[in-house]
Amino acid sequence: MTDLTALFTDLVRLETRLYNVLDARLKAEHDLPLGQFEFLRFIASRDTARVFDLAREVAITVGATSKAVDRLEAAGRIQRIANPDDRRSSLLELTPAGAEILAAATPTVEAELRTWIGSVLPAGVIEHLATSLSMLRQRAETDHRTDRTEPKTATDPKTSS
Amino acid sequence: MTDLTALFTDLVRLETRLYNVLDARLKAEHDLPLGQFEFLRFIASRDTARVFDLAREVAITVGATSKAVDRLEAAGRIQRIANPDDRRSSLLELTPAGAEILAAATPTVEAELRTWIGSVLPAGVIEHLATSLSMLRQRAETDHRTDRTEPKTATDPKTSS
DNA sequence: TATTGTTATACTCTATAACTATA
DNA sequence: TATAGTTATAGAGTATAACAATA
Repeated sequence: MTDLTALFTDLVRLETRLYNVLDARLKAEHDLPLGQFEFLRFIASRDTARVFDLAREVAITVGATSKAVDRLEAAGRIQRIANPDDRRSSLLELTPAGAEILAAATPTVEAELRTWIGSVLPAGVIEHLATSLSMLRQRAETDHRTDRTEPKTATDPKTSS
Repeated sequence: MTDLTALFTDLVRLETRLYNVLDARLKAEHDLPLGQFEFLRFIASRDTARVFDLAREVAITVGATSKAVDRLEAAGRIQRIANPDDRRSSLLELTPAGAEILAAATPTVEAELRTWIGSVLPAGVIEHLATSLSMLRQRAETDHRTDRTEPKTATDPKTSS
């Protein structure tokens, strides 16, 4: 029986350290924090992306996401454009500058990860690892308790005072 | 060739969501934030633990760690005791209350993780996953660029102005 | 009424850096 | 000189909550 707490600790420590090296390198070489890179990548990967979608993706509140989008827009990397289908929201799009910096940063990230992962595990093992992480992520994303898109709902009315 | 950027994204998203559910449950059932749980667990797992050791473990600065230790001490969960071998530092120890809450929280964490991991992947796959994460973590921890224990060092003197 | 987003406010946490004490 | 830790200061980022607009 695997010690899942130890597994979780390894997961957290690894994530922290990978995040730190990638963030430092992206800032140094592209003036792009890793968080912004993730936002750009998500927007580029979809037909349409709203603040709400971004919030759900990274599991932070809509308010926090709105401010992060402000920063990206101020940096000239994305644009809010009118959403013809729903006038409450905007659609987020990369500007040419945003597309350019994403294109430049992408191989940097892949190369850095190759150093940290590709040099430690053989290709087959990496493939299995990717599959496991993907399955676990999917499982975690189907459950509402794991996000922060909405304020914590009150306790179940039936059981609360 | 596995897309390592996608793998990294899955790793980050999974970590965030697992962290959120665990943190919420520990706070609700034991009034113990996950960060504090990790600190207690690290201290309990070692013969001796100093602020410096904790900082290196979680990859934050010594200053930030010192303040986190203040909070744990104020909560009555750990104690700083004199270090006979080096009077610059203290040794960190769990109080009886700290040991008790750690003992109570540990099965909660394991059970919650069982729900999220054990119910998705078969035992053998979990074992492989644990091995891979452990190896990658070890690799990441042997490199200095991944921690934040010290302020960023200046650029290499030979190449800086 | 519910959803989507923005904004003001407050708060938590962290880094940075100056400092003390000891090695 | 280098190491271990503390503390003041400042800043980044987040949640919360009130609000507006639209569905």
